[in-house]
Amino acid sequence: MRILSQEFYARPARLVAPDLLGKRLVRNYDGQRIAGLIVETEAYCDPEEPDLACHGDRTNKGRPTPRTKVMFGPAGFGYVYFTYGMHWMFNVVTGKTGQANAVLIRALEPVEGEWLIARNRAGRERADWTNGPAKLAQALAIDGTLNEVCLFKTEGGIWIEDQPTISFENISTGPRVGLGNTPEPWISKPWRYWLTNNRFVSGKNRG
DNA sequence: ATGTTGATTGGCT
DNA sequence: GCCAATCAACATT
Repeated sequence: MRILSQEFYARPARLVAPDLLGKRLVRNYDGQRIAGLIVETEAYCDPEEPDLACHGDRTNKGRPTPRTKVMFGPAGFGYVYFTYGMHWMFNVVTGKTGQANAVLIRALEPVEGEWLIARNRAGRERADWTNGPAKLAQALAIDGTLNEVCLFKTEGGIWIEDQPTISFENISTGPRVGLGNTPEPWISKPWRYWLTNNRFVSGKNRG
């Protein structure tokens, strides 16, 4: 078992996002492990070109705000934010310090601590436990207390473990989800990555 | 100080 | 397919 290092994260989001597919997101939940294999991600803010869909670019003229400041910090930390009045989103900060680079974790395939996930997602079918960004946050008991958590050590209670690399042939790409008001060209950028035909990818996008 | 929006989900039609 | 839920951050005044 090897925990992904800070160096792994300290690359552009568009490289880290596909590389995270297949990796194991682990949560220490009262001493018990809850874990899932990452099956869907989205990249926000390529350092090579601005990304108007990225929280770091779309507010405050691209300068940090209390919510987004962690995105501008060093790679390998969690960016957790609250939206729609009820949902938490879990991102990993990537890229260079000073750049608002991050990858949204959108879906997991449950592999450890499934009885705990079942409890956190009470009443839902296994297929609906972690097939969406807010769903996996609830499944792993992720909330705002994990904002700015260090992901390359275990002390913060959440980290990502290395797994065999996924061949590019098994990775699909497409536009990101839920961008609403974001202008072109960003709304159409194919910066979402998922494991082709995986049952736990969000929505209907599995092809 | 007030208004708008949102990197979603789940329930209903 | 459509829409309400629910509120913090952000934009505007």
